Amino acid sequence: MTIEEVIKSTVKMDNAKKVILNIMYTQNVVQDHFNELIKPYDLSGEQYNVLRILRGQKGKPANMCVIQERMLAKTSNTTRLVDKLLLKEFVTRNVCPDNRRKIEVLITQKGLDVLKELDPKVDEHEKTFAENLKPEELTFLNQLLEKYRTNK
Amino acid sequence: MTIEEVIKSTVKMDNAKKVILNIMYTQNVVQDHFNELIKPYDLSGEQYNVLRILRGQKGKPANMCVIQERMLAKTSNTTRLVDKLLLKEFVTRNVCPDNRRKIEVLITQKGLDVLKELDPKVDEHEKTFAENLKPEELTFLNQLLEKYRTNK
DNA sequence: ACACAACATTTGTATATACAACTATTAAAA
DNA sequence: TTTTAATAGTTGTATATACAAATGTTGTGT
Repeated sequence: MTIEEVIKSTVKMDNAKKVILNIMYTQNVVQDHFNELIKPYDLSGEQYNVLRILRGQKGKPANMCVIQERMLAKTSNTTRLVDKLLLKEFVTRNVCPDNRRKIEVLITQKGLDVLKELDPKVDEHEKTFAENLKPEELTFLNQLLEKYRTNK
Repeated sequence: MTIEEVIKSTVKMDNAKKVILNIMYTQNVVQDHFNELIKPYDLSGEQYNVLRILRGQKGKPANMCVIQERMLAKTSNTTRLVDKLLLKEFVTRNVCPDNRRKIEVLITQKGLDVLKELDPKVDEHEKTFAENLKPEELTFLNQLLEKYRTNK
């Protein structure tokens, strides 16, 4: 389905506009699909994202600002995101002894368990879309998106 | 900047994962840029989108469900979106005489004026990104994104 | 040591979004 | 004609997000 069909556009659009709409819409479709996947786990997309970042730390605690800078949506409110994860006991939160301005956030075993349970589903989610393209097309799509963002 | 650099990933990702992250992140970058653009006009991205749809109707009124299906984010609450536009006098809202379940939404001259003022800025916004790619790359990017969404 | 800037995080507030429940109207079935 | 179902839109509620202001801590300059 072309982007024009999706938004039932009456007028012809140039490629610059089409690309923007395609990116916005594709993100939407992917996100909706992902939200369905994690809904039973009582996690939002951003909460999952934070857990993933914490797991990537491999036991090393992460401060709020480290989490922030590794998230895709840089504007999210990390404090409240971590709050939610704390309530579900997926993370711990402690003041950093070396620098009391900082907070050390760590993923718990319970958090690791839920990620492990999600891993195959997330892989499948990623593959469902990726399967539509040949390996070299995937590579090229990555290159094009990265080039598209140049200097932004 | 590659997506791995953006999220400061420590582990190697496969292309399926990279593409998803690239799409999510690119959408984020584009959206942030767009939000900057419309901020002085006291419009949210979705509000702008609704106005664009209404202009596309060329004088024909649109019902709520027509607006809904033409929006990118299908889950938005159209009622409250139109409420906001009504407060700013960018649209009118009337019960449809033929079918009193339906609502007829029309863009006002004031709404058309604000869109007209925004048009060149939006064009520039789209071009800023599009310029990073050659025309044939833009076309290909569109094709890849559309193919990537197949059956979703 | 004191003032002041920089840093890290939190909180307040307004707005946006997601999703289900609800209301009103019209269409279809019995 | 009454009941039921389908359609169109609205409202309630909980959560999420955006952005600015506030808090507490550390570092720097005098």
